Amino acid sequence: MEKQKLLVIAGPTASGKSSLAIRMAKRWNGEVISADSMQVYRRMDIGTAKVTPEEAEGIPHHLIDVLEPTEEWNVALFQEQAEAAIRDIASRGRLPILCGGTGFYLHALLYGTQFAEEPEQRDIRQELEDRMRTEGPEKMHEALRAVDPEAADSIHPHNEKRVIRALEYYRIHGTPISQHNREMRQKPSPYDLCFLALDMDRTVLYDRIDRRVDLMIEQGLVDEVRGLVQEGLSAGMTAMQGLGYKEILPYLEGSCTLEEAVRVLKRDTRHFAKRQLTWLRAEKDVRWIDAGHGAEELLRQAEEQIRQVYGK
RNA sequence: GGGGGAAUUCCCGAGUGGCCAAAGGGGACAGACUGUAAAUCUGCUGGCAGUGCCUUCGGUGGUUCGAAUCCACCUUCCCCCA
Repeated sequence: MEKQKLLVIAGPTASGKSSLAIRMAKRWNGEVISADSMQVYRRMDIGTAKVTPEEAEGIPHHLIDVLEPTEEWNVALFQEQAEAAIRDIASRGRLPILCGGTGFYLHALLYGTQFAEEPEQRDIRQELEDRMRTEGPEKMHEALRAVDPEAADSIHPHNEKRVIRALEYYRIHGTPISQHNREMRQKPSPYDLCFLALDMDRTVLYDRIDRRVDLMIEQGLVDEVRGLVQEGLSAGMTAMQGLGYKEILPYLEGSCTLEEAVRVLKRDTRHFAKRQLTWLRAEKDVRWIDAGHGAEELLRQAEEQIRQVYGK
């Protein structure tokens, strides 16, 4: 059976992915699936730079606004729902276009990383987090080494989240996560991929980020965050870890000025963009496109790449 | 006009005779990443080179075996008294 065609548009934040995806969808009869860990949340519109209905120009977008900000979300859920969306779009004879900047999500979907059934085991996670607090990171890292030396070697002792996850994985499955990871790595994609990634001169990108943040403030980001706080959302919740939310929160609490919050938001967003690029650079099938020369040139390059991959 | 203080590597800022290419933070750059991922974490940041050498702490001279650190003068900035 022929592999399912899948057009992927990745790249750092503010590089112009969303509008390119929409143009591609119109051009190639497609629908967009968002690969973004924050746009899934409703009422988080400005800070996550969601496309507005006007901008979407009638192109359906999947996996946006599917959750309340209080709900849990993770890669496995994303993968499951994105796969369903791909089947759905394909069944209607249209081209699925995956668009987003969450490298981890992108990879899991594109290469079919298998996430074993994992029933809710809140108590294990809780216990591990407690131990992390009482016994300290070194002790926990040693504990990991005892059951999974390979994971211990690759996870820095300071990286508490990943140490906990590796330990949790072992507790749930009885096998080392490192072994599972090794098996998952280098799997070929089950899709007929055209994996495009946008990049541009770093200073130009950073400038675009700064302008986008200023625009978010103008559009009412502060009120958006205030509204979420009034709903009962607080720092520490997954949704509140999103850029734009975690930086505005301190301002609303009165612990910094708006100017300072904006400065930090811009900085954090630049750091994020860099991490996105780092992730993408490690992806083998990426076809880079220089997005620094305007929308028309970007479109032209993207079409050229698509023709190269899929033919006419 | 008089008195006092300060100038440090991209930035802020420690350093007051050798252990200083110079703490720490920021930024920049690079990287990792498999169920919180817009999260979490790591490395690196004068140049050249194998434990070495070279250039650097406002400038110029000096003291000293040895100076970012002491002295003199100069330049700039800040504060106080006029």
